[in-house]
Amino acid sequence: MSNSGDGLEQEPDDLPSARPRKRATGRATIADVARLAAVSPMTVSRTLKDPTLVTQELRDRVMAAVAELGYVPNLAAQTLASARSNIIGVIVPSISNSVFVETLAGIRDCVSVAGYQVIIGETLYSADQERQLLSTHLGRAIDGVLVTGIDLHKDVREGFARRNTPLVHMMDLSPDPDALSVGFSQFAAGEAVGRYIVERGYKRPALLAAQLDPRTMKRREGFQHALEEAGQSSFVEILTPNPSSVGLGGQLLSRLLGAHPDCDVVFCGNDDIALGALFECQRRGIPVPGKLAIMGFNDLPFAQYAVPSITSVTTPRYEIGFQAAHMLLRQIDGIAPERNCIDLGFHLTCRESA
Amino acid sequence: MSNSGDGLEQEPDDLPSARPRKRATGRATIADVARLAAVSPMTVSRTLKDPTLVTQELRDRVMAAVAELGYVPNLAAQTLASARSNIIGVIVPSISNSVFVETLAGIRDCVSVAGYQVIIGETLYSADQERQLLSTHLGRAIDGVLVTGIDLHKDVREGFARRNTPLVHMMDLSPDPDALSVGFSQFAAGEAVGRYIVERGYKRPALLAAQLDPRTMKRREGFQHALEEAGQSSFVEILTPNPSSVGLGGQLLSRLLGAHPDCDVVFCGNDDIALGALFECQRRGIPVPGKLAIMGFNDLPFAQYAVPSITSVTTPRYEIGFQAAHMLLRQIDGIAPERNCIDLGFHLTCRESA
DNA sequence: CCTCACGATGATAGCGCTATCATCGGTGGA
DNA sequence: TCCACCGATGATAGCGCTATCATCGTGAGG
Repeated sequence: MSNSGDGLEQEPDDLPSARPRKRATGRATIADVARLAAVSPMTVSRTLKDPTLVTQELRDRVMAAVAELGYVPNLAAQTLASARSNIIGVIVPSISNSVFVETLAGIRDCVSVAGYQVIIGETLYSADQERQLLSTHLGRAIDGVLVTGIDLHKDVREGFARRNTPLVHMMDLSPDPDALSVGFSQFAAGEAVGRYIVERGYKRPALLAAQLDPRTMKRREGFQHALEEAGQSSFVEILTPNPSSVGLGGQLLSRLLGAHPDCDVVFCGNDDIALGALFECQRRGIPVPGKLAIMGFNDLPFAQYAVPSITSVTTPRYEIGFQAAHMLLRQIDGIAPERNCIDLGFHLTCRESA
Repeated sequence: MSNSGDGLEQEPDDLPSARPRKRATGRATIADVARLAAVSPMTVSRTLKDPTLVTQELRDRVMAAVAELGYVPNLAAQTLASARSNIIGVIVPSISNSVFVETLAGIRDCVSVAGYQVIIGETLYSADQERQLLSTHLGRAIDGVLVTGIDLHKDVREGFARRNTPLVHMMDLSPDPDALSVGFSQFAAGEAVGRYIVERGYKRPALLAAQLDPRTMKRREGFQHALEEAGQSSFVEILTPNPSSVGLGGQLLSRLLGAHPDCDVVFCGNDDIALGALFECQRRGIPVPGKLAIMGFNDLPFAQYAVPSITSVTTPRYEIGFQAAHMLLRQIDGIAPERNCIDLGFHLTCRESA
């Protein structure tokens, strides 16, 4: 027979004319382990999944064989056979936005102990992109999804529901009682800033915001609402859909000062904008907060170290990621959550800049 | 014939007592599409993979059926059957380090057009973690890996080579002629900073560095080498393995000033440290660069906006990601690269702080 | 002693897809 | 006219794993 040496199998020495094994990857399979340990493949599978199902003796033999062969389970095969991928998808607007970094850390810390892997998808703040990502995720047969924000097209949500793929929203609280969400009220956070500004006696507030995602806009609404409630109905605002950055913060502040040089406080949509605004003030010699107060949002790590330190709204980003992931995993395991909506709150951290 | 109904090959609705179909996911499969389009599953597969293999007529029927059923291919099955996962793994020390954000963007932009997905693994600067991640990746049958840094245990590299899984190193240039790498010389970059300091006539330089990964240490060596070459053999350094951050930059600077208040320039291992150092100087009223000059590394977006703007080494992070991914994809397709090592260089961007 | 429940293990049959080869009408050169 | 040849399509057989059921002692209960 001409087909010798094709399958590189040394042990199985009977049947010299063994079938040619059409396609083999060359890596050790569960069958190889089983053969070496002289047990059935099922016993190997059980040993690896739940050792208590197997007697000590067989377990030891299997583990030895696994070690000897350097066996690594083929996850695609596991997924196909068990209809569980042990992958969860995470949709964030942008990983370059430091805000999500801690959320991702929380997610990772929660799911990694449970043996799950994470696939991150970036929407770059585009709803279309988000749609497409979620569709790809369905192809991967992921076990669940964490989505930033609560503004998901209803049909997409229903698509997941129909397929029984759990989905948890992060960062904001969903008004839909059926939706699972972990976060804090973006509206209330904006409101808190507005109230603070009123309390402190600032008279001519301004709002600078970039990357106008739904959460930013909700904070804006809350901000507006608080001012109106205090009878201070008007405020200046400069908005741009561009992605936020320190540089952009400087530009926005310049535009603001050009149009309204008499502002006495700016609420910046996030800390990057706030830092950029602060730098611009320094460059122009404008005293902060003496002449112009600055407030940020999220309380990124640098906010407390800036000079002056930046007053900002501290958000539980790590905790949101962790709890959302936790809720998702429980949902995957079919455990209903106690509450569908977990509010982790926020608090305004008062520092030197306002 | 007693064996009817074996392959469930009729309309799904007759035979109320159809066999129970042991485990079904409920989602449309390629067989469903084939049935609806009245073609064989293979034709569906071909239509989706390479439409030119199929006549216009069948193609249309298949596409119509796909649309009607909302068919989404099961990637686990594809992976298992074809031994190709269309996933590449990326190993970075930490996604919270903004340095890697742009590299990831470059990678994503390169691979997404080719239909690949990315799985990100974080080593958190631990070699053990890195090892384990790479092993998991093998389990996923990924098609290739991008690894940050060139300091990979030889046996891990060989493991990949044995399995024919391409691997490309990023951010530094490998001395090993067989290894593929895209980046710049970390040593040379450190050297450039050292030379600049000498040229500018600074006399008492210091080095502040955190998170002492191999690349940081190579920059340090280059820095040292440049100073020695200029006969200025000694410099003060404060090193810590802690993860770098703006806050840490301030702390390190405080420690430096406590021990060596007469330093005239600090080279910070990265821009976060530099920014923290700058803030600390502002807090203490130390003129920068008048009394103390500050240099950073990487030229993160904020560096040019700080006041004073921060002199830093600009590194082609996006381009490194893009090119490394490109090289990896070609390698996956079996195309040998022209050069195994691509040096994308760096340049020192001189600003106000030094 | 025999049944029966039960825990440990094995045998069997897919999961949904694609590699591979077989089949089947044309085509064109000998 | 015949046949090697080719392009389009289908049939078959896995990829490596696990769900499910069968089997086989074993010890409790009758």
